[in-house]
Amino acid sequence: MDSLGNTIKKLREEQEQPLRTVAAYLDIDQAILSKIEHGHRKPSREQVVKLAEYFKVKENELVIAWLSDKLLYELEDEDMALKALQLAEEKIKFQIKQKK
Amino acid sequence: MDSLGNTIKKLREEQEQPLRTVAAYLDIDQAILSKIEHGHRKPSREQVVKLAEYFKVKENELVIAWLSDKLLYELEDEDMALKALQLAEEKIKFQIKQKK
DNA sequence: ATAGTATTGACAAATATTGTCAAAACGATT
DNA sequence: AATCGTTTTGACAATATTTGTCAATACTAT
Repeated sequence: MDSLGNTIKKLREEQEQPLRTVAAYLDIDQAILSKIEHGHRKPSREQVVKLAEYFKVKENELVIAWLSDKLLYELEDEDMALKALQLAEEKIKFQIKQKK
Repeated sequence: MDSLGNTIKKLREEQEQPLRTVAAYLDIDQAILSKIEHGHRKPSREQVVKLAEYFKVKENELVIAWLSDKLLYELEDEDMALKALQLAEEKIKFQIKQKK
């Protein structure tokens, strides 16, 4: 159960790339990438897409991980987090049903 | 399946209060409350708590509705929304398990 | 038509986000 | 233990977003 930052760090280490290189690919300072890996900064969607591209992993999987991380971030340490997620899920399902 | 704004509007109308009065209670301009009701602005947690207090409804229910709305807002129209929610749910459950 | 209420948009102030830079900390090698 | 490459951290500036006010406009009922 990894955070997105963790996943990115693992990928980078597996592929034996320094922060510098990957950060250059994303066109940001390595400091930010370091912070992203540690969860001190949130990457943008574009950055996540680029990372998937760079590491040659499925874009969708990384984007989903990114989205879910954003959600957790929003929920902070609310103890109603789980209920909120479940309600949101119902609402989304409802929306989808309406649309089609 | 009401949005939070809708819920608030209904409560306000049931209790026959003008925007002005409720907004004053929240200490904001009525314009904002109007926008909140229409989903053009997101209320703060504090405002939601005050609204629950004002309308005499369960604080938790309103806060959960507010949180779930925030989540939907984050997800915008991502078509991976549902998967992201489900992953977030797993992560939260995992977190809770770790904690206790 | 008027009065009370609601909605909207332009704007300013406050706050948060996103990045750069430079210094410090870490790790492996020699 | 000195050095080199890498990572982590914090202070800072630029930018973007959020949050509210205000005033004009629209709506509703009498």
